[in-house]
Parts: sequence; C-alpha cells; structure tokens
Amino acid sequence: MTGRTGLGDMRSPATKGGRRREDHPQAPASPESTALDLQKRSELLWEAPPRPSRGSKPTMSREDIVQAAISVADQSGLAALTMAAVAERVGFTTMALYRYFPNKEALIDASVDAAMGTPPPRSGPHKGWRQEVQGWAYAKRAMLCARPWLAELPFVAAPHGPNWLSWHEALLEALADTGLSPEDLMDMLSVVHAYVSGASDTAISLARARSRGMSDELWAQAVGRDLCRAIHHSRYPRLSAILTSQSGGISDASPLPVRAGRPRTMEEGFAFGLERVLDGIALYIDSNEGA
Amino acid sequence: MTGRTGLGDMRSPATKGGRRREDHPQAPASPESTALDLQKRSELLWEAPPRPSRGSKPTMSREDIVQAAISVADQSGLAALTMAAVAERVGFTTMALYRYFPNKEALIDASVDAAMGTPPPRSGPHKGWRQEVQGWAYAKRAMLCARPWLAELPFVAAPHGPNWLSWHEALLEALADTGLSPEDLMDMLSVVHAYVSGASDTAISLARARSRGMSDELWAQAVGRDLCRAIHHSRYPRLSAILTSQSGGISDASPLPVRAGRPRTMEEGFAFGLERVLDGIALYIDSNEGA
DNA sequence: CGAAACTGTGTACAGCATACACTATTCATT
DNA sequence: AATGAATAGTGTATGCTGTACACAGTTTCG
Repeated sequence: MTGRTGLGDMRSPATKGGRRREDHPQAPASPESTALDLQKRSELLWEAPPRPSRGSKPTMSREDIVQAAISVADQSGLAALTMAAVAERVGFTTMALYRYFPNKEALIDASVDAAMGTPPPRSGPHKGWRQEVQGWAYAKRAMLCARPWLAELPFVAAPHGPNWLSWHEALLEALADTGLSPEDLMDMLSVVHAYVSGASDTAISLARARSRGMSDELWAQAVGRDLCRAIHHSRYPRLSAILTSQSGGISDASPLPVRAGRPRTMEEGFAFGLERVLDGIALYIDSNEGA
Repeated sequence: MTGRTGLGDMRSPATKGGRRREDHPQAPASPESTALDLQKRSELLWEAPPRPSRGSKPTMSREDIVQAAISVADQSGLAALTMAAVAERVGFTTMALYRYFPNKEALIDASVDAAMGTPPPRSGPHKGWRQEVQGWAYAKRAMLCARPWLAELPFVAAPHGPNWLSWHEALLEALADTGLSPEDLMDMLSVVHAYVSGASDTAISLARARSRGMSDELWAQAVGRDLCRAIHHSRYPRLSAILTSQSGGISDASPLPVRAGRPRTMEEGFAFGLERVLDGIALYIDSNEGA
C-alpha cells in the first residue's frame, strides 16, 4: 500500500517495446498465455538450463549479471535498473544480456531472489517462539530497509525463488515450539509476514529517501506536512485533535509517525506493534494448549 | 513487499524521458531538489491553483482527467496508464494533459488519492472499537482489491492526499472508545494499517490476475507450484513437512496460502490474522484501563 | 483595439525494452 | 585435421514512452 516514489517501469503484462507478432491490440492477455508466463518465470528461477556443449563459452555467468543488476539497484534505485545500465556494468552491450535472460522480467525475478538473501542463521539454541519470531521480524525488516528497491516491485504472488522460500522456512522454524497445527502455522506465518511487510513501508520509504541523498529531517518534514494539513480541516477532527493534543502540537519538523508528547521513533513504533501482534498470537497458542 | 506482476514505469526520481537542462549525469538528485519535489507534489494534491481570468476556458477539469486515468488503470492495469492512453480517453492529444498536470507523477498522485475514495460511512451507532476496526479493515481490503493497481505503486510516504487522510481519520474514529493516549492511538493505527496492507497483498495479486483474465484456479496453481518446490528440497524441511502433512499433501491446484487438511480460503486467513491482531490490541487496552 | 494570458496541437527527441541479422568462436562429428 | 552446427556477443532498427518546445486559436483585461 501506499505512498511512492521513483520507480522504473517493470514487468508489463504485455511486452513493453518491440513488436509482437500476434498482439491483438486490446486483448487483456489470454489466461493461457499469462499462466504460461508464470510457469516459465518460475522455471527460469529454479532450473538452470543445461550448459550447451557446442558454441563458444559465455564470458559471464547468470550470477554475475544478477550481481551487476543488484549493485545498480542498490546504488541508484530501481528506476536506474535498465538493461543498458546492467550491460555497461558487466562490460557488455545491452543485447548480450538477452543471452543470459530472455527478458528484463526474468533478470529482475532472479535479482530479487538473490538480493533477498537468506535469513541470518540462529546462533544459539532455540530461545522460544516469541523471541525467535521477533528476531525474524527484525531481520526481515532490516533486509528490506537495506534494499528498499525490493519493496518497489508490485506483488504478483509468483514466482517465488529459493531465497524467498528460505525466509518462510526460517519463520516456521521460529514457530517450531508452538505446537500449532499445520494450518494454524501457515496462518501465523501469514500474520507475521503481513505485519512486518506492512509496518516496514514507512521505514523503507525513509531508507529510499536517504539513499537519494535526502536527510532524515527533510524527509520527516515532507511526511509531516501532509499529516498536518488535517489540522485545519474540519473533515479530520480526531486526527486534528491528536496532532494538536500535546506540547504545542506538531512542529513542521516532527518525525513520522507524528506524535505529540514523548515522540517515539519509527523503530519503537514497529516494536510496539510487533508486541501487540505477538501478544495476540500468544493468546491463541495458550488457549490452544489446553485443547 | 512481495511478488509482482505487470507494472508500468512510474515516478522516476529524475525525470524519465525528455531532456533536463541541469541534469548532472550521475548526481543522485540533490537533497534540496528532492525535498522541493515532495513539497510541490503535496501542494498540487491539496491546493487548487486559481483559475486564471485571461485566456480560453479549459475543456476539461482536473477531475475529468483523473477519472479518465482511473478508468484506464481499472480496465487495463497500471502498465496501461500512459499519458497517451489517458489523453485518448478524454479526446485530447497527449500534450494537452500537461496543461492540467505538470507531469505524469502529479496525475498519478491525484488519481491514487481519488481512486482510494473515502471509507464507507458508519450506518448505525458506534458498535465498540473491535467491531469498528474490523469493519474498517474489511473496507480497506475491499478497496485495495477493487483497484489492485493502487498497490502496485511503491510507497514513498508522501504526498498524502485528502482521501488518504480520511481513511486514517476513520480508523481513529473506530478506535474512539479505547481510551488510549494520542501516542498509543497513532501506534495502534499503524499496527492495524500495517496488517491490513501486508495481509492484502496476496488477495490483491489475485485480483490483478483476475482482471487480466486469469482464472482463480490457474492463479492458485501458479502460486502453489513455487511453494511445492520446497517439498523436494532438504533445505526446507518444515515447509516441506507442512505441505505434505495431511490429506495427501498439496495438489497442484491447491489454493494459496496452501494448506493441508481443511483448506481455508484467503478471506478466512485474513480474518484469522485480524483476530490475532485485535486480540493483541485488546490485551493492551485492557491492561491500560486499570492504570 | 490590441496585448497578454491562456488552451490545445504538432513535432521532435532521448531513453526504454527488445527483435533481427551479423560475425566470431568452439565443440562434435567426420 | 577438416567441417558444420550451435553458441556468444555486436550492431542496428523499431515502437513506445514521457515530455520539451514552438505554434495557432481563444478569451479577457487595459
């Protein structure tokens, strides 16, 4: 959900430029072709095509290209992640990349999974589900903030690569000692995942602004400004009341989420929310234990 | 967070095409210019420029253009939302749009806020925070699923328009009888918002697939396929165990989130998670009441 | 009336993903 | 060793994109 900034054009349903022999002008992509696309993408992500025996050897590996793509996105954001930019980084012409990936979408699929990495391994023994889930949540949030461009890509549910699965595996491991049924486990996984994703949006946005050279103060100011418009509108009585409720209200430079009184940092807000979510999960686990 | 599909190129940090007089080749956009951009965008969203007295009257209103943009995105997705497509819809040449909005970003800012609409008004009296928040959550989820392209835009925290604020206002109203402090209210708002956003990603992705003409079965199949790859990998023992845990494991056509045994629908999964979150919030409210 | 300010049009352009034709390379088969 | 097929990377061209700029027509103020 939610606000947005720099974004490069990605993953068009129909191919973007170029010609397409059988493109019906307005057809919304036939179900079959779309489904096949998803399958192809998934296969490309999971199955390395066999190295052909004939012909000259490739200079680079797919992994090299992916690393180049990631470093471009890390340095300059998703909008800068163009085939030309990646090609230049590896010392290729643009078209050479198409020997490694059939299109930009496939390259991004691979880059996303690689950039996600794997969750940090647990150091000691299992410390109990609550602490383990907390650790997972912070790790995931940190990963997203470290590569804010990952969150700029719209969710399509598929394809999901090896690393994506490994984050899920880790969360299931964190929940190992809860004694929940498989169905409940999957649901809990969804809850935690949903909260962490949703709650990280703001931090990710800040990370993005930072990487574009914007100071934290400037960013907070920009975000606070919109919120503060509520103050002068009768349409937002409660928001207005909260924003003016304490200590002289909100200065223009107040951090976001804007808070009167003792200001809480974004991290504190995340931790606070996570505690609520974990409390709710704990309640369910406890009530289940007797059964 | 999350997977992804068709997406149109949007909101580049530096303007996309065209020339830019003072474009330093690699400059990451100076802090000042970025901040000014955000301020300009916010102003465009909130302040209607005064109608000039001289010159011919505009044929359309900004609102007309926005509606055209929304209907293009509704019908054909975000990738199809191009200046040319919008112009054609209103019967203009492409360039005429620039008399109404300085650039595509501004048009999208306005379209996003308009498309978000306002939360449905409460019909009866306040039914207690829990039920009210629940209603809000379902309304927001429904809104996002109805316009899945909204969730394809990456979050930038700013600018936030009038309707965006109105959703927040409504959530605060739902929380009115909790007796929470302003700071706690804002945090609770963040928690609920985060869960709803994050937990709707999958449903939104399905909605997007649907609007592209993909059947639910096909979509579920595509999503399930990746998950099921875990089964054959020793790297994902827990995921694998869950997926094979019951009733012959997961068929290729199983719905997502994939669940063994009694399958739960996506909506049930959302409801389940929401209950956990609300439980956690309730716990906090109750423990606060004594204090 | 005429100048100023505005509206919508036409044209131009750089950047994008990518189709296609090409040369150079390297192995498998003879 | 010689030959031919499959491959790697290059070069060029195309359609689409957002948008700068110059223009023609319209309206209103001085």
